[in-house]
Amino acid sequence: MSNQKAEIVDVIANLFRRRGYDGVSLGDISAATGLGKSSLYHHFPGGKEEMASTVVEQAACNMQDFVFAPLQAGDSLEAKVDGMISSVTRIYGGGDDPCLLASLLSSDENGPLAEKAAALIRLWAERIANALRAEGVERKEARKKGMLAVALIQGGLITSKAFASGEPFKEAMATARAVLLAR
Amino acid sequence: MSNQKAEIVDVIANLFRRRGYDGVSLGDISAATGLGKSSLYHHFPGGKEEMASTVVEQAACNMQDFVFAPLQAGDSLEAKVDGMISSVTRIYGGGDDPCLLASLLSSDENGPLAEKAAALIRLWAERIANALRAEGVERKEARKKGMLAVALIQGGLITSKAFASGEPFKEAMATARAVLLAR
DNA sequence: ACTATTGTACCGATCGTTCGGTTCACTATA
DNA sequence: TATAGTGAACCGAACGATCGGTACAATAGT
Repeated sequence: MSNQKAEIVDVIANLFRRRGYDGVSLGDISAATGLGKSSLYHHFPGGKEEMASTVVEQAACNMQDFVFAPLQAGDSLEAKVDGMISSVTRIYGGGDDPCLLASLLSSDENGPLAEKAAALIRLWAERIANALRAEGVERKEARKKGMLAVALIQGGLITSKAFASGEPFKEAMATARAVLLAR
Repeated sequence: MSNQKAEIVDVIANLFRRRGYDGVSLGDISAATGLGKSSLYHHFPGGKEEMASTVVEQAACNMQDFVFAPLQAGDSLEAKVDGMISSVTRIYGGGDDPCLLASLLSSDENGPLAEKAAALIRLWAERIANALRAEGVERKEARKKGMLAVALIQGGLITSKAFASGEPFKEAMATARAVLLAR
């Protein structure tokens, strides 16, 4: 994907994650990107749905580079967990920015977009579980903790939005850290 | 509110919490309730927005009756927490049903609906914190734990949707219980 | 000259909303 | 008791606006 197109996709991603799939119109996307409708259809022949699925694919790449990678690269479990939490905190603006995956997961209900987002969330939990298992955590417990950490991240984002403050998210991150590092 | 109208509101609530505000059309509401569009405007002169805000008001009443009440009624802190978790688990179908407040919170972005939903979520965390304080938990810690419990509930719902399984939600509830009851 | 990219104008469908009008139970008056 | 009137509840049809999407000529870059 070219840099220029990646920028366009990024702009569209910011729309979707703030307002959900149904809350964003082609007019919105046209205005935000500065491209006319026909230009958008040149880049995304599949229309709005292709725009959204491309956005999810880019999100998958970003997740791999900034969230999953630290989980494998750190020296200790503590370093891995802190690396992920640090990246996650940056990605979500300290709790101020909503999660694209969560937005699309609830917007599209049972469409293919929701399934793509769901798969990425499941992968996230699995990657965390793998990092724990690599440090000797038992299989089932690692799986549970992986799901729990993702739940704390997502729930932290929701409560932070409700409180219009990054505090709940930071608390949730601290708890996630404690859960993942507990022996 | 009459029983008949309460039933209508309940049907509309189930639409909104599954598909969000923008994902539900008046045609959907008309079909689901069996009322013509114009009849809907007889009951809700303010249109779609009044329908949604009425739905939130009903949700507030349900929260009071089924979630906040157990937090004040139980004999011990354990009984209070278990009472809330039991109600919450029932309300959300063991993790299968999405949360209306979370749906409207992300759908409407900065509209009045989102603020109503946000206020209710904040109230939820506050009610939990109050129950903890009544049992001697220090003020700031009670506040943190209240936010944390709500985050675990909301995050558990999201992960359960992603996994298409009630397991993550149940794990999140167990963790919330442990957090709230920890000395 | 050729291809990639864009703006303009437009399409049918659907959006939330409103209009005109019907039904029917209830009430006041003769 | 008979009748005229009232208002709540409901409906189908249609409104203007906007939706996602398309056709096509013009432009830009090579």
